[in-house]
Amino acid sequence: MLTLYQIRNNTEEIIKKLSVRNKDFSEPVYEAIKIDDERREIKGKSDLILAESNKLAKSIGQLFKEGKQAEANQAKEKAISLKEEVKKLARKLNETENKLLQVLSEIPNIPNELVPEGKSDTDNEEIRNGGIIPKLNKKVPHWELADKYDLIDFELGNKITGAGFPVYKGKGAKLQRALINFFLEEAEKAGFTEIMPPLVINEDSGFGTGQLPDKEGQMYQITEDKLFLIPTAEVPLTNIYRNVILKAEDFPIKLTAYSSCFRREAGSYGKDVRGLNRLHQFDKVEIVQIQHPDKSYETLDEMVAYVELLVQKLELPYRIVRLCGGDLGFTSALTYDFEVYSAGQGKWLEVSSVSNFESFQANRLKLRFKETGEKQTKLAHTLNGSALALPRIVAALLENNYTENGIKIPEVLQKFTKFDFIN
RNA sequence: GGAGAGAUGGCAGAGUGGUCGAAUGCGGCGGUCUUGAAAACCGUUGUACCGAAAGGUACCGGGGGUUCGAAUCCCUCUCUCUCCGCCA
Repeated sequence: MLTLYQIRNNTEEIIKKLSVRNKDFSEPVYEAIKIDDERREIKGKSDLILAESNKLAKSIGQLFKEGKQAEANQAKEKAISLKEEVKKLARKLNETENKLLQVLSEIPNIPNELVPEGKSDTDNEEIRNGGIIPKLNKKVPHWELADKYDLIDFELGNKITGAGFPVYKGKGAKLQRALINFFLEEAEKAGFTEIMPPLVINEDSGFGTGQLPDKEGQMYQITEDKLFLIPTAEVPLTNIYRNVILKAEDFPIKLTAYSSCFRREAGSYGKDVRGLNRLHQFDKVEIVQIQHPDKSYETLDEMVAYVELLVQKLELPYRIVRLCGGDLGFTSALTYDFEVYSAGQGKWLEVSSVSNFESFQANRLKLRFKETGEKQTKLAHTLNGSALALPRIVAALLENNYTENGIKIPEVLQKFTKFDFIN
């Protein structure tokens, strides 16, 4: 959520910058300012009456003590009429505030200057690539390899739960565990503190990171307890700092967590859902940083470099793209996506998304900090990235490393898998 | 799941209807003293909103109610503790 301060002080500039998202946001922006004007006026009036009513209440106490019953009763009547007015205003204030919140939550984050114009993912800007696309004798998609070597049983998942809940078996399961351990160990080496968060979150947390109120259809819900299965560890991780006031010297805060992620993926049926390409439950190691506003873009670059190192270590051909305005997520100011080439399918698969949210999430989270020696609080910047999501990495590893003799495990993983070949 | 107790500022802890945004202690910050430090002493120390400012308003776990007036009374939810039951 943008702050009213941002919107009121840079109105024209914000509208211009938002237009990079391929949509005109001048209407909600002006609407927000209009509603805020109303809100201020009502608040002013209401405070004035409350002040009078408070004064009156105190005087009534005094009058009773002095035994001036008649005067006290007169004052009481006046107080009652004031109270009615306040009640009306309070209701109006509440309505106005809700309306404001609604309009504000329709306005996405302001794209950074680096965000290229564009409508869809085809307009994303490739900034770097690396690795070598393997020349395979035979292109085999991972779902066939998974079946051939009995690594993943999709049918069994259907039986136990439903589509999109695969069952990993034998070396397939071990490969999962190896990747998780590899990613966590790398994150630890890079200075991230490992967290093991709850996989279930409440409404406040969902609101804090922006899943609620509008994206609730993407989460699995436990309606009886008003809880949700996490779509990513970003949610519990970032919400650790909900309603927290940090000191400037606390920065940067670097957290990592492995978690299962649960996504309903409503509305994405039939598109790229084969095998591991799109699942309802998958595993991911997430990295989160909370940083001083002056340093968040430095940190974003650092996180991109970190994820790049991971895919390099896994010897996967990759490219990094800067998302264009049309493809940029609602809450993000700048996002880099990582894609790896999965040679069996002949496709680029998105395996990581690294974003700077600036103060957009922090505003909702009420995640603030104080500059040393200053009393005033400011919003912190939050960033996160996948480092990495497992299924598509597994898909690419299986497909790219497939030879007639079996599937070769990258060297960095062998320490964790305790085997170097799947055959 | 059942019975009971509780939730107050960074922490500890007082306050059971009127000048309480809240005593006191500890901690933090500033100062005096000191070559420096400690001790002692003095001062200061929550968040948000409205306002150009003066100042005002709201907040004592969340939400609602009673009252002229609520940290204090009532309802409800959440959480914590003790006991019982169940249990990895």
